[in-house]
Amino acid sequence: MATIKDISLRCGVSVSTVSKALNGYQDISEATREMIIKTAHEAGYFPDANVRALKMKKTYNIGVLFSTLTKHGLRNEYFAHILASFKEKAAKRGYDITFIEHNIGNRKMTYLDHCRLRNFDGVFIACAEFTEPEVLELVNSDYPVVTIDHAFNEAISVLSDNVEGMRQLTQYIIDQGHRKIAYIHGTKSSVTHNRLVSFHNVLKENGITVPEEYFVEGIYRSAESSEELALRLLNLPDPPTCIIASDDYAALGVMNTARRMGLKIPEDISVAGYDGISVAQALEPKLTTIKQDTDKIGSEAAKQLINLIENPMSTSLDTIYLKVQLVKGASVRNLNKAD
Amino acid sequence: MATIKDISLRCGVSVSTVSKALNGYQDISEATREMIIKTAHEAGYFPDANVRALKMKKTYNIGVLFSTLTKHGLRNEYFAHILASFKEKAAKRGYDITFIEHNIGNRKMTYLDHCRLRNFDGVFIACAEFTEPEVLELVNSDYPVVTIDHAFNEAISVLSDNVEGMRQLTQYIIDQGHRKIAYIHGTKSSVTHNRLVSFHNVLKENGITVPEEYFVEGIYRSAESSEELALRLLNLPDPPTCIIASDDYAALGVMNTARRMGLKIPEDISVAGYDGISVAQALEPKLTTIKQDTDKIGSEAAKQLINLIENPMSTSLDTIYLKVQLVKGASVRNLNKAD
DNA sequence: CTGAAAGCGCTTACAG
DNA sequence: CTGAAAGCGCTTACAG
Repeated sequence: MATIKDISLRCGVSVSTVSKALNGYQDISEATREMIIKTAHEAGYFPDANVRALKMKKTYNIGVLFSTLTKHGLRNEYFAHILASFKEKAAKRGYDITFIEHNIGNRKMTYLDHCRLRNFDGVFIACAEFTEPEVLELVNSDYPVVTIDHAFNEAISVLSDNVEGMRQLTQYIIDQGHRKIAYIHGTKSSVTHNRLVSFHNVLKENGITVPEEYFVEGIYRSAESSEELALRLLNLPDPPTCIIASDDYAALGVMNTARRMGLKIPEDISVAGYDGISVAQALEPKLTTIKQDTDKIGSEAAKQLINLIENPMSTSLDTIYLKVQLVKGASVRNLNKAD
Repeated sequence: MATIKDISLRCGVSVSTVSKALNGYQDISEATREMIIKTAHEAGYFPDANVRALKMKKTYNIGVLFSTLTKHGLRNEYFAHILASFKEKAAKRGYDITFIEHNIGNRKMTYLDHCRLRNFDGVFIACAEFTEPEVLELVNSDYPVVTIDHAFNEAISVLSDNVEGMRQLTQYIIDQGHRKIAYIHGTKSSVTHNRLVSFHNVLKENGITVPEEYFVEGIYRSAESSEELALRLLNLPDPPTCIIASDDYAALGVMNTARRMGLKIPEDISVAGYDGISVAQALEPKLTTIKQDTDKIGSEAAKQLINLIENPMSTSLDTIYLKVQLVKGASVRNLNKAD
């Protein structure tokens, strides 16, 4: 690799002059600047950002925490899409992104250690176990932090409006004439909690009570888990007319069970999901679901984090709720129409 | 952030001693070492890898090219899974990964420029337009390079055995008694070419000829595109009994069209895909497809790249073919049985 | 066993 | 307009 010194020797000027010419300082003659830029280009020279960071105290590199838990991480469409849009926005603003790892090679280290190792300007916690001590350590550190799907006091949080999403979905299903609505919700988390509360509230507002057995806990993203739970629900003496699954993958499981039992969707049983993954819209019938705006979540997270990095004093640690969109699809039957 | 100097002051020793103690040199007394390690730990000190790289000529950072073309990049399950497994393997071997971008902020740069900027130890081209000059520039550079799904002379390539995969799939379909087999293949690329050739060969070996109209070019990963093409195929005077789609998403499109036409799968029309994405296995009927081993592709790519980085002289620039697996599913009807 | 010194590639206040 | 010098945080050959 060519260095600044190589260029200075080739041009017969000092390294200071090369540095200044390349960085657009004004006190360099036009002729010198041109020669230096030309030479640098020919030599394929590009200043080393890591070294530069040593003086500048800024790496222009963001650490992204993306732990690969079961059914999570990059293998999950929801998170992968968020990362894609985060990455694009960050690049536009001049930042690279590097994954934060737990242990790297033989060296044991915490997430925070890894951030110190790489000297990130900020941290994006995209996907993690929020109760883990290491995650908390990171959130409570000096690093600017933005999280997804979970609100902390010490960080900016970007998340879908789950209360509103669940409200829209539930109200839509009720409006279609359903009264016996079951909910296979995900494992406990603040997201799950908010959706459950919202579901409850909408039922209450509409004067609907559903039996306890209609609430069952499944596993996010697991079609197998929801297949089994759906079987139980559909075999109840008084089965629901509609099943809301924790997410679209889980909804697929519900559909499979229904079909295996000889039930048609939505004629015999209605199904709804959550997330709005692309493949659910390629299905027949199209899945009724709530689409989370992954593009917006990712780009908003990047925007907020970079603002926090560049203007810490004028960026408040808010929780930002993003709009969701009801996708009506065709998997929920309209019971009001006689057909 | 604490620096090595802070630790040396706190401990009353020189920075040299701190450095050596922390790096496990043997010529440091046990007592000194312990005190230094303890102090460093208390101060939350972690050496800056970027600075260290300045002396060591090694960043332990791998650049990953993942350009977001249509239906590609992180939003594509196939590539996202490969990246996930690459990332895990790299971390195990002690390497971080950072995305290579085209332009970063306002600065225009080539992929190669970006690599120089970050001083990567090596480059993983996971997903890119292989004919782009910038990609070629990178492949022909001094950097150790590993690619996926495309073979270069100047780099290591890791890819599924497409000839073998297409052979297994086609032969299976023929064994089920099909003779009228259509193929909606993807746009031209070496991968597409190899699959097409293999399809042809297997037909020939089995003494089967299919009409020209059975070969149509679609768009990888596009359900919309294949929906339209399937409609055309199924409306032919002599329609196929089985349609092979370029990939699983495309197969979904074929299924949708068939159902819309009132055809049952596989009773009235058989469908097969390629890739083995997770959601295709949650469908009913389960899709007949070729599963590409994304975990293996990612980890093998990481392994090869790191070997090339660490032992350039004993790692040859081979093309590595990985086994694929026929997933029989239930979307291809057995025409031999009268049922 | 410990430390002073040189150096990695860059930036920038300062002197000329 | 140009350059010598100091310094960013670290490593390591060398001297003691």
